Amino acid sequence: MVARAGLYLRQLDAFKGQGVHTVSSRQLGEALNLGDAQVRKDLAWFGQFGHPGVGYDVIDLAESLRAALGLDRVWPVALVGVGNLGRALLRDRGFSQRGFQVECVFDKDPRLVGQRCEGFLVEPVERLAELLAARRIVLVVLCVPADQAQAVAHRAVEGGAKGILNFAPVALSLPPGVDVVPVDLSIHLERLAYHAHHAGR
Amino acid sequence: MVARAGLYLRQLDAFKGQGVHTVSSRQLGEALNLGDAQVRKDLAWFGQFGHPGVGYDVIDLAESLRAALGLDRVWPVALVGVGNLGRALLRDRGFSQRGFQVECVFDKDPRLVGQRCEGFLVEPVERLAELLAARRIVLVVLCVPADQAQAVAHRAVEGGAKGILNFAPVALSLPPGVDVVPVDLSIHLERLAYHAHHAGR
DNA sequence: AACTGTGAATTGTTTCACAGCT
DNA sequence: AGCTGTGAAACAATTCACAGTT
Repeated sequence: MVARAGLYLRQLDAFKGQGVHTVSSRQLGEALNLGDAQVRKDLAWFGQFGHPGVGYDVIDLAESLRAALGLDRVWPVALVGVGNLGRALLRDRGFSQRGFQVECVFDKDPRLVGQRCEGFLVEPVERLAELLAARRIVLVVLCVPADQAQAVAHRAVEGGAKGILNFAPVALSLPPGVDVVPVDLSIHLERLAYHAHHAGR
Repeated sequence: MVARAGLYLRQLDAFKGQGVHTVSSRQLGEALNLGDAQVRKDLAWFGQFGHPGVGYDVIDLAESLRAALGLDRVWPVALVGVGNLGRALLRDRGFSQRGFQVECVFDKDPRLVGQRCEGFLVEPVERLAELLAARRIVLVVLCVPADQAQAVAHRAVEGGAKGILNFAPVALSLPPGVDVVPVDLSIHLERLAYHAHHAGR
């Protein structure tokens, strides 16, 4: 449900860009394929932002949501694993646009360590815990192979990581208090294949 | 719940690789951080595969799941948008390892169309519907910018697409029967930031 | 003794529907 | 009239707990 808050925020930014000043829960819902009641419930979770008979003030609501989500500041992020996916994410502007700034980059491969990659100096993964702690980085993007993910995640937690975006196709076991979002592309495709498979026959 | 079936399958393959012949719901659950009851409920959904007092036969169960999920064959996939992310996915072995084979690649940019990209001939996005239909491709990976995603998805559906893996940060509105999995990396990071934000203080 | 399959109980989420505000 | 905020109802997912099987 916090996940949807991010969607609202982005849609509000879009409305703002179009010069819209006020939106109703119905409009917001239509743009995101959600019911109006759902939108209201979700937003009410963070506080009372709406004006009966009018709707929500786009700018106000966006600001309030941003504050509630902790997005009214830039979050430093570490990225581990400079393979295909890691490099693509470094090149991508998507993260920085939404207030996430890659601060350090790590890899295991000694041929990459010490090199610059997409403008970032690649650090040895051995220094992961040390540098996370020193720079107070709590968010980690994990793009390492499956067989290394658990070990690297453990190092990250030692360095104080609180949230891990895990692209490796394995389930991570980590202490409570550490949040893991698995991003498992094959699993998603398998879901789609399942539905396609059971659709036509 | 179908999503978890893919996880079971992968874990079973891992067990098979380790030479394990039989697993209990508890073991399977431990490997994936799930309760044993959940594992049993999920598996029971596909049929009765277990042997009371013994557990599940790793090879049998994997095969049954694969068949139930429609993964006992290779699925052709189209990829649209050869930007950073698209190229990274083309280079990645992850999809093909799990039985998904990229069959055509599309882009809008005339400078890319006609070129080879990671070994794939880039087709113009105008031919998307035509080629999907001709090659009976129903799964589409969408890596185009947000402002083009809806239009491209529409073309894909015209060509017969049944499942879309959408990396663009917008909600797609598509006819019922078409399945969309949004993969929204910033939203995930925002969720992590929220938890980190509300953890320590 | 070990383990499955599954009803029943619990917990969580979404939808409904309406009182109350502007 | 139009819209919010929210209890109550419906629905879905998870967990419990145990009868039944090997």
